Amino acid sequence: MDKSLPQKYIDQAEEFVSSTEALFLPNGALGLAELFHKADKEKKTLRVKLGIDPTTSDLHLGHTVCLQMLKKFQDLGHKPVLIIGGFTATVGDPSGRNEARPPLSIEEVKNNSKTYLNQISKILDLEKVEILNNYDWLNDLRTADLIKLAHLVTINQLVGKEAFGSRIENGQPLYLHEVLYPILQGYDSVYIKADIEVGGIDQTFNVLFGRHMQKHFKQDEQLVILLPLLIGLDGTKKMSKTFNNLISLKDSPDEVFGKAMSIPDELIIHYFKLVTNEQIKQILSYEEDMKNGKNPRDVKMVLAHRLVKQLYDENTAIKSEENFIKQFRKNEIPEKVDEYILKEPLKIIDLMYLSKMVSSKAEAKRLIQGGGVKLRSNTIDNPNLLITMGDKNSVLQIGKRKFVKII
RNA sequence: GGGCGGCUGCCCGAGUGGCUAAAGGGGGCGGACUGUAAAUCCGCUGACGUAAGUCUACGCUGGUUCGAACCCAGCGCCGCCCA
Repeated sequence: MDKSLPQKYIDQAEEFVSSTEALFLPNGALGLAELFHKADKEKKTLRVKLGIDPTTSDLHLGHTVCLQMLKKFQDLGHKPVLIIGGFTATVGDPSGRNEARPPLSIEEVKNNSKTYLNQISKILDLEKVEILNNYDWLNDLRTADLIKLAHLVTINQLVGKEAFGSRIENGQPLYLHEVLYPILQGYDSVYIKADIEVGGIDQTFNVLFGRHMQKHFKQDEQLVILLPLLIGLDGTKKMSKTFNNLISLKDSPDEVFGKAMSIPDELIIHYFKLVTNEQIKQILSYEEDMKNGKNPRDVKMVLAHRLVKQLYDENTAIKSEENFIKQFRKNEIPEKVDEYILKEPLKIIDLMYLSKMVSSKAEAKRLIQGGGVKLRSNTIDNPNLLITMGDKNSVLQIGKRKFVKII
């Protein structure tokens, strides 16, 4: 170990490593400590790169894992550099995929980028973030230059990648453009002179490749921080839209709180580490508490509270917590529920359908037959029950969490 | 270009002329129990209709048949083998 490295930097780096489950390459915490030391000595701020391909219109908690990491750096006074993959998204990142990702149009990218930044501002102070679009430099890359850069990768390396290798083995198509992707992403690191790049573990190859490219361009190689993928609400698969196991950044405070409460106990610490900026000391004490018999539910309440606070604010978090206790522990009807204006007497299944609580009348009927529908807290068993004007101001409940007030 | 095999509901997968809205599993939803946890148990899982029933659905198009997911032909996509 470098004896001249002050303990302060080591401690700082340790906090990063232990509180996030992240992988730091090369040299783990020590590598980061050295970088901190160097930055201080040279009085420069570290440029911390995160590339985002705006492939969907809304973000979920899984996307915030890397953002939280950037925030930690931002809080220390370093510079997050956000790269919107305006160009790369139109290529399609093949990482972690067993089939080619459909490329996006420029239009889609533009629209998505807007909503992304909006949502990212919930986590990061955008005033202190450098935001770039790789369209601006990649679009002008000349063919000759690209070919030259292609000298830096071998097909052998790429085939070593899990997804590529298995696709070749299974005879599934692997397109040339997918192979080019890492070059583009690596070139971004060169272009912005990144000191650090943050990415998901599924980005390992791409992110490490950035180091390779920087070396070629005689730059200092970026430190690489690889974060685990956030497990979704179901406790098994990674959080993603396709598995419908996510907390969206657009979810209402009550939804965020409720969904957080529904995660399996085993995920509590995982969530604390990945999507809150809680100190490691605190996290470990939660873990200890649970081992000593504390009801995991109560720790989960703290987590849920934290998440709402991060995405909204403290007062909103307090309110959500109260609402949650009322609704689920005391079985009260929430204060704010959707309303449906009753203009004429309707059969209950029609009402459920028209108020969009269910997607078909058949579904409404099934729910009633299954005993999942209540009117004024009484279970309904007749799908043809007529709701009349006299039922105004009553609340109709479906399952545990869907309510509509008839007005 | 040739030979063979596949394509079924959200996913996997059985079905090879009527008993098939299509077995079984997974997932999802609802209920019981709980802590909106896990485990367990029960029910539901195409749409419309009070119902009888009607419509839509087994890659696509057309045909045979009283009747087709199932048989025939053409097309498309995927796989395997040969050139």
